[in-house]
Amino acid sequence: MEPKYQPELHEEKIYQFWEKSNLFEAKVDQKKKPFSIILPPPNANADLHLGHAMYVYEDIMIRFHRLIGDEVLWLPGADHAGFETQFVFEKHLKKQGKSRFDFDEGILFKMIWDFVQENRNKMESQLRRLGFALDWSKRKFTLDNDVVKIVKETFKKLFDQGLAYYDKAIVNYCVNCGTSFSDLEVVYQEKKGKLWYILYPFELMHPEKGGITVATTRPETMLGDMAVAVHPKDKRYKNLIGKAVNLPIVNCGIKIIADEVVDPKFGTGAVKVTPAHDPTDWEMAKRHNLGLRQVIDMEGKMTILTPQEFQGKKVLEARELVLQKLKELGLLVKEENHTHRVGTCYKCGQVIEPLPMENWFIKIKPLAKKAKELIVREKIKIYPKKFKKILLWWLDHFHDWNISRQIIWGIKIPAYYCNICKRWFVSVETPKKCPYCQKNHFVSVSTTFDTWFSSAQWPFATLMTQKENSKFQISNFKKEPRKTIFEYFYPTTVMETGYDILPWWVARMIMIGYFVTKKPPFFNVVLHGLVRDKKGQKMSKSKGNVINPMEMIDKYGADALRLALIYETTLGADINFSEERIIGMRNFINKVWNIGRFIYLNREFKIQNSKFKINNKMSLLLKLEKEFKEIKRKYLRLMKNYRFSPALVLLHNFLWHHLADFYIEESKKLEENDKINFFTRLEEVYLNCLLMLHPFAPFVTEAIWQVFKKGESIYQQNLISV
RNA sequence: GGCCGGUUAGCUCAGUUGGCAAGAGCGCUUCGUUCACAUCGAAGAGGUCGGGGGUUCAAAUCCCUCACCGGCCACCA
Repeated sequence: MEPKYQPELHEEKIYQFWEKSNLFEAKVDQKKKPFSIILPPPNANADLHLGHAMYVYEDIMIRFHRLIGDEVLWLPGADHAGFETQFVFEKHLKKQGKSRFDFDEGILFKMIWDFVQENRNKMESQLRRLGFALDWSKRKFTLDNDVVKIVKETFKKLFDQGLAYYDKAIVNYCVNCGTSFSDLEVVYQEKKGKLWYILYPFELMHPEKGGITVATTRPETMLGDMAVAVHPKDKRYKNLIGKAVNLPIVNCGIKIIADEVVDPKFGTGAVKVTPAHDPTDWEMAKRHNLGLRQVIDMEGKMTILTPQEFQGKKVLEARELVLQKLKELGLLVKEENHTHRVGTCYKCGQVIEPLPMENWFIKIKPLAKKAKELIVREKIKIYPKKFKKILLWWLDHFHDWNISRQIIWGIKIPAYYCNICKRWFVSVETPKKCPYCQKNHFVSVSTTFDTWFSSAQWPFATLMTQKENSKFQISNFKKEPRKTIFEYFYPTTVMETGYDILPWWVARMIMIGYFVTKKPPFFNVVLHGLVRDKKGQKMSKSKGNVINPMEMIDKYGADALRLALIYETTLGADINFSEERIIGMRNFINKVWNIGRFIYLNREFKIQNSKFKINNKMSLLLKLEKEFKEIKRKYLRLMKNYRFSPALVLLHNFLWHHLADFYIEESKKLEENDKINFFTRLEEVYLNCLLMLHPFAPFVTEAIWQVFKKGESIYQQNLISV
């Protein structure tokens, strides 16, 4: 053993050894308890970042459960990450002075495919460098044919039960990215703006005869107004309800209506109603049969339904023009400063334009109801528990889920519209005829699924699509039912991921997972926090505070990085990360190595002096025995409750400050016979500590174990039986 | 406006059934080390555990309240 632990000499070799020996390959074994985790599939469009290194939590669980004798499965995969990837790829194109419009769809798809394959391989080798005990024989990709088929089948099932529907509605549309989004992709930002008060007169030529004044932050949308609304109990306007006013510039009459959603305290208490460009107004228009006039198009420009001078103008230009016109007409009553929240695209930051559009939606209410039951009745447990409340809140507040994306990278929505029957049908395979009229006059849609629609199916889709042959290990008791990988490992034991994707992913997996399999997709949800920089700021390229996990591994080894992410942290809380933390853990790992080295050197000495009296009652030995027993008991309890950080602190403290600083120092003072005696037991205690540490620091513990046990792997050991 | 966190040593943070004399990492001071490890050891400085009130034999830990910081969410145009 070298005097210093040098991770670069061991890590790659060890991982190759694990992988070559198929140690991570899970099998069906009826005699054992299954323990399964599906790795949240990283996006196959970029390198791993520190957030991905947090999956070390999963590796700890997997290796720990392997250690206590469970049959473990940790299944890796990659996400095609639809819109995200297309966005990244377009940036690449832009650097080359090109855009997506320079290629036809098929070629573009193929280009992105190749780009993703390359990234995927890179990403997977990075997962290996982190030491993750993933079963590579079962790896899946969200665009694997068999997965795609399942995704489409799920959609068909939703459609058949009336839970997927096609509808024209106001959706969040980014005119820059050219696609619609679900509510979750909209980021609201505080912006300083103006609130304009506009008079809608009774008589166009005689504003002095009065009218009704409305307040708005978006005057340009008045061109699409269909009514003015007031609160039904508002005394100021009660006698005006039902009367008509003139819509300036457009020069037409619109009605004053009464609706509960109007807040009498805001502005003038009268609100302009623009059904085509505001979701609240859209709903109001439905209630009052108002109809709509779309004045903004998909490119963010004014449509031909506006007066000619506005047509083709961008929204902000149109706004200025409208204000100018109103001023000329003497109808702009006043303007005041106003801070309000504006919806922006989570990716490009552009203001989201609410537009009426036809999209596919998932009806959430019935799905959410079932999901809630699973959580409330603790069929699914959430760790840490504060997220239970948050998850339930979400399940109560989801709107219907817009799953259409107007992009090419993804799974095509397998929906077809029959021009004869005038209705939609869904077909998993490419259809030859309409199922209703048996003719072939139908068209398909060119939109793809929201990538989360496929991720929502990941736990069951990955397991259902496993090749079953030769993976069985039939138990000795032949009467046991023969089970498939899916039956054996589903529902999975744990879903571990960052709390930031709770509504995007976790909630949807529960809803869709239960819908398809009638079982929860997992029994436990464990949520980790975000990795921030030393000062608690978000890591970002622009701030230059990003720590690259691979660089850290090069410098200090994977074990040090892993421990630094766990040591003295709180599950579910963000962690402030720094290189210093890794250095501290690198030192600890070297300490562990050197304790081993010391024991190993003394072992030679022991063998040379093999004649010694047995003395098991030495006080130092008894003290050690007692303390170790206590440590092991605490460790097991903590690990079973997902309390990994305290378990690691416990081991750290015991190994360094008790075993090394106290017991080893004391042992040096012993007489020779006692010394030999003591070291015999000390070695056993130490090896047990290595086992307990192994889930956290797999490489160094394996390296030492192989020295002590002449090439045997620590991964296959059983903690209880040692 | 709703909800959820946080406030403990100079810095970053642990401290879950309330109880041994308040901890760790990094930093700092002094000393030591041919004999496993300087990626080391020994000793030490440094904290009114945000303020106030309450429950208790006992509270950093439970309850109430206030202050400050942070996060997530919401159709007030």
